[in-house]
Amino acid sequence: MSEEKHSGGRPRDADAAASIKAATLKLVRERGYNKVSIAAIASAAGVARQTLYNRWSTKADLVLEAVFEETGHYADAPLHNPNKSCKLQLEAFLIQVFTHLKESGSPIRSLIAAAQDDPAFREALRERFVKPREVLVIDLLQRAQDQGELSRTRDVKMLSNFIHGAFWYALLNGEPVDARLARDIANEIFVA
Amino acid sequence: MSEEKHSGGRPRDADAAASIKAATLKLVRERGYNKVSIAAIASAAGVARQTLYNRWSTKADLVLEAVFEETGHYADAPLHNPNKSCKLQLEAFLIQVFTHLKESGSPIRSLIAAAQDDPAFREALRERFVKPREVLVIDLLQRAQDQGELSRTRDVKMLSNFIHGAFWYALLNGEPVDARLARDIANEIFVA
DNA sequence: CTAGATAGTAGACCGCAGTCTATAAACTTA
DNA sequence: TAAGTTTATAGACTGCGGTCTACTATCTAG
Repeated sequence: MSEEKHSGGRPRDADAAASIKAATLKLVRERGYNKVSIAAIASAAGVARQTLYNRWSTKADLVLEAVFEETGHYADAPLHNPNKSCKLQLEAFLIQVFTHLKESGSPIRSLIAAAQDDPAFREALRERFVKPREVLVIDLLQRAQDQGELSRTRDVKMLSNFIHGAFWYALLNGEPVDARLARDIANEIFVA
Repeated sequence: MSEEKHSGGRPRDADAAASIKAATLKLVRERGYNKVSIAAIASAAGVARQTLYNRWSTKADLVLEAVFEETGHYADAPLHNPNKSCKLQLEAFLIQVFTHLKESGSPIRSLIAAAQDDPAFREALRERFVKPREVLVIDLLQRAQDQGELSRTRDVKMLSNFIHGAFWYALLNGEPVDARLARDIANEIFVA
C-alpha cells in the first residue's frame, strides 16, 4: 500500500521528505510563511530545490503537509465523553482546536490565503483541515439533539457553519481565538 | 479639506487616479486578481508603474479602493424597513451583500488572502469591508430585540459573528454564496 | 553488461511585486 | 528669471515561486 511500483530508476532518497518537512516546519514557525523561501528550506534540508518540487508541487502543499502531518491528532480527543454535557464537550473541542491555532495559526492563515487562488490546493486544505472538524462538530450536535440537549428544530449543518465561521472570521480578522471565544460560541449555540 | 497644501512642485495628474482605478476594476473583473499585473494596469491606464505606486503602496491597496469606491453603497439600502420582520430584513440584507459578491467575490477573496500577511492592509480591509457590515447587522439584531422578535438572552455580537462567519466560511471554501444561504442563515438566527 | 527509466544537483530562465535612480516636466516663491 | 520642490517616466534592480535543461547517479529488466 505504501509501496509504489518503482519498476526501475533511481529510488527516491528515503530521508529527503522527512528532512524537508522538518526544515519547513521549523523555519515557518520561526519566521512565518512569507518570510521563508523555498530556497531557504531546500538549503536547510540539504537538498536541491528540484528535489523538493519532485515531492510537492507548490510551497502551500509542502507547508500543509508539514503542519498537518500529525492530523487528525488535533481533531478528535475530547469528543464523545458521556460524563460531560454536549455544550461542555463543544467548548473543550474548540479550546483544543484553538490551542493548536496558537502554535500554527499563522501558517494556517497563510494556507487559507494561498487556497484562494488555487482551487486544487483549496480542495486539499478542505480535506485536511476543514472537513475533519466539520464531521466532528456535526456529530456532536446530532448527539446533543438525540439526548434532548439541543432542539430538533435547529439545523445542525448551519450551526456547524456558524461555529467554524465564527473562528475563521476571528482568525482572519486578527482577533483573539482563545478560550473565551470557545466559551462564547458554545454558550450561544446551546442558548436556551 | 480635500485640498492638500501643495506649496510648490509639479501637481499630480488629476485624471491619473481615476483612469488607474477604472483600468484596475476592468482588468481584475475580466482576468482575476492574480492574473493581472501592475504593469498591465499601468499600461492600460497610460501611466508609468511608479505613478501608480505614488498613490497606492501595494496592489491590494489599489484593488481595495477600486472595488469599494462606491461603498457603503452595497451595505445600507434595505435596512430599517418597519414593514418587514427583522428576519426578512436580515435575509434581504444578506441577499444584497451576496449579490455584490457575485460580481466582486473573486477579488474580495484575493483581498482577504492578501490581508493575511499584511497587518496594515488587514486594518484597511476591516475598515472598508468588515466593520460597516458588522455595524448594520448588530443594529438590526438590536432592533429585533427591542421589538421582541429576538430574545434578550441572545448575544448579538456573537450572532453577528455567526452571520458574517458563515458567509466568509462559505466564500473562502468555494461554496455557493446565494439566496439560499441568506435564507438559511436568517432562519437559523431567528429560530424560535 | 547494457539499455532504459527515474531521481538528484546546479544553474539558467520567466514573470511578478516592489524599490530605486536618473532625467525631464510643471508648479510656487523670491 | 532663478531656485527649490514635487511629479511623471523609463528602466535597472532585487527576491520570490515556479519551470526547464544538462548532467550525473542509482535502480530494474533483459
